[in-house]
Amino acid sequence: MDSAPLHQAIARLAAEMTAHGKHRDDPAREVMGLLGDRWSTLILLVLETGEWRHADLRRTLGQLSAEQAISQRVLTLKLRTLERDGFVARTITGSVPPKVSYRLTPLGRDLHGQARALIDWINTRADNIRLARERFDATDS
Amino acid sequence: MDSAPLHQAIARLAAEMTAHGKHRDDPAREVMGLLGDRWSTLILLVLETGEWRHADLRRTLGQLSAEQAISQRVLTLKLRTLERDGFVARTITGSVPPKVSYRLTPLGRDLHGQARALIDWINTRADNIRLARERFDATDS
DNA sequence: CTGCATCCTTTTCGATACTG
DNA sequence: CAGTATCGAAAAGGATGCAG
Repeated sequence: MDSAPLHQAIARLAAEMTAHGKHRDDPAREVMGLLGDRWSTLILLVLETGEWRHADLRRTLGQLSAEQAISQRVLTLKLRTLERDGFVARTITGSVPPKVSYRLTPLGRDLHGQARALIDWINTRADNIRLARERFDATDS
Repeated sequence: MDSAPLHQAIARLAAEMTAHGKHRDDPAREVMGLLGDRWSTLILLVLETGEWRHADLRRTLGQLSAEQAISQRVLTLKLRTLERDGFVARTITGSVPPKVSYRLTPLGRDLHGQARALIDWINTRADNIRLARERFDATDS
């Protein structure tokens, strides 16, 4: 009884999925995972303002974050991932001491704009969401 | 030398941040984290097609995923989170055996549409991203 | 200054068994 | 069938020390 519309829905979804993703190295899944982590969107926000060196970027992220600062290790990891996907460009100009600058690529600026649209949508619904949470937490405790 | 434009950028960013988020229970960060996890966007995609029971939803997610199926435990957790934020509605109609149905709320449908836009943007750039990765992985190996 | 290696903690997820 | 509890594996993140 339930299986007829159910199978139809599955078939439709399966077709839609196999159209792009579903197979190994799915950029959509991975980039969404990146944007969903603790720091990447904030990194994009800061890099949007220009070129930054590792240490300055780290300090600024710490000031912008409500929680504790990003560790040096994780900042390097996140920047590497963003660079690998083509969202961030890294340039080395000195060597002792090293001077390394990070900036957004055009693709990175575009990504930031797209992500921003979603984040802004969420922010304008933030009160809705908070209210829903209070209702949920109060209902069956 | 660097600090003048640097401070200016920081001030601008700090103002922008404290305008909404930055403080505890930031829905934007949390919802982005949700969308970035392994299953939530896929759950939204399936629920977009109508009303689903827990077991059917679980089976379908397994078929749509390239990797292994979602565990029962995690599906319950994800659905609870989505319900708590007001994106998913849960209705119980039976009790022995229980019959529980999940569907999107209007807010949930809207969220799915917004997230979809970002995912589609990424998908249309998937080849760009893959190419950037190959270049990066080849360069200094 | 930047990056890496190492170690440790926290979080997330999967497997299994059990209850109503 | 839906949900929970418990356990263990894996991943993400943080702290520290060291090298170029």
